[in-house]
Amino acid sequence: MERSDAARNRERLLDAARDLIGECGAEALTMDRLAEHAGVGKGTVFRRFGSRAGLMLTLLSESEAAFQARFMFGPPPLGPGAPGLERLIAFGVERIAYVMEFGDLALAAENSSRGRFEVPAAALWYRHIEVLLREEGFAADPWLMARSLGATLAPDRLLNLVRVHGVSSDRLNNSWRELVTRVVTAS
Amino acid sequence: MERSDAARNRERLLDAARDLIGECGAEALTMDRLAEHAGVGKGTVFRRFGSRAGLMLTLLSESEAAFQARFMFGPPPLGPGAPGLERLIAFGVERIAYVMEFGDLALAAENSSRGRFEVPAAALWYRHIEVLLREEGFAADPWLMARSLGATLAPDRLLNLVRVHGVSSDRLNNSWRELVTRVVTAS
DNA sequence: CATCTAAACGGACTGCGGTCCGGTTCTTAT
DNA sequence: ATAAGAACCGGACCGCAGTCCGTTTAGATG
Repeated sequence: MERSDAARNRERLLDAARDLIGECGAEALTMDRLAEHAGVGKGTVFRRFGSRAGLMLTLLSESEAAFQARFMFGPPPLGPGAPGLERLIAFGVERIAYVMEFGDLALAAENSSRGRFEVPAAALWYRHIEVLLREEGFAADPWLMARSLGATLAPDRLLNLVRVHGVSSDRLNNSWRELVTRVVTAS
Repeated sequence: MERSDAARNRERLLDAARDLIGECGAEALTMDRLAEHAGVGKGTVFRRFGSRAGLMLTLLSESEAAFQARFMFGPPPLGPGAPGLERLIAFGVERIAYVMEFGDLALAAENSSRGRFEVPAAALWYRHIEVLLREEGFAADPWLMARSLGATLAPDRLLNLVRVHGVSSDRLNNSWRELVTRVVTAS
């Protein structure tokens, strides 16, 4: 059982984090400032969330869960019921939109000490893409191909394209559709 | 004209950096230790190379230049003379081999403060892929598609696959060939 | 209510990348 | 040779993420 003061402090920290991020953006959030703003010690922050990335992951978890639910159980074409290719296209489009909205947070969450490919949610996307590839009869190492396609949707890459090169979401969507269509279509 | 003491210190620093990396690996190299080992002040290190990433980039530059020369002016199928698709395949294969050899260095060089998509060499690969795509008649936003394909060859991704998931170079090569073949082949 | 213990707490501390500035040294012009 | 000044040097300093450990407190037990 979790001690009540621990629970109270976790809520305080999450509230304070949302506050600070709302004011100055995710990347300006430092653990010292967070601790001070929440009125707790720095050690407490790290015991609760392990690292800065862990905190970001926690903040992201609700929207991540919602996104996952949509492509796993939601209505077609994103959810089950549509052909694999259409779901693949819809997945990319939704993911791009998702990154446009929560990109900074996702970016901050990726700098985990080990990896940034081990983010729990990522495993699910890869698996999802892999399943859809198989459904479309893609037989040449779908596991690895899923990860290659997934790399295309990485937040840092997408944000760089949009913010530095002025690429529009539409253009990203079109390119994604082109990519997966060609990969899935048998030669 | 560069002052002679500055040149001397730069050589000292590069030598010391190669020493330390040879002993403990690239990611164990800290700027403090480097300065101490080279017998110069810390400020000197940063004036010379700007940042840790800049130093790594400098160390990488010879092998990068050699790699670039090979795919731009070297013999086919990597260099000019072969069909676009074959050059594309060869490019990926060579790049994968390159990352296997210099991956740690490339990884350390990517953490530039701004981007990691602005690494000067990267612009060249993207452009190269783009040109080859065009050569094969790929008309749907080759600029963006080149970057998507390039993302597949990012050092951090490749190293993660190999070191964490035990994927072999052959498997990476095959998947790359499959990917670019399908992208280039008209539907 | 008194006691006891595991858990939570906080902030000093470390190591890192990176900046700054007063002092030093090389170069050039006279 | 010498004076001027630009370029360079060193290391103290900053802010950051993350660790450590002595201290406090929740909450269960008698």
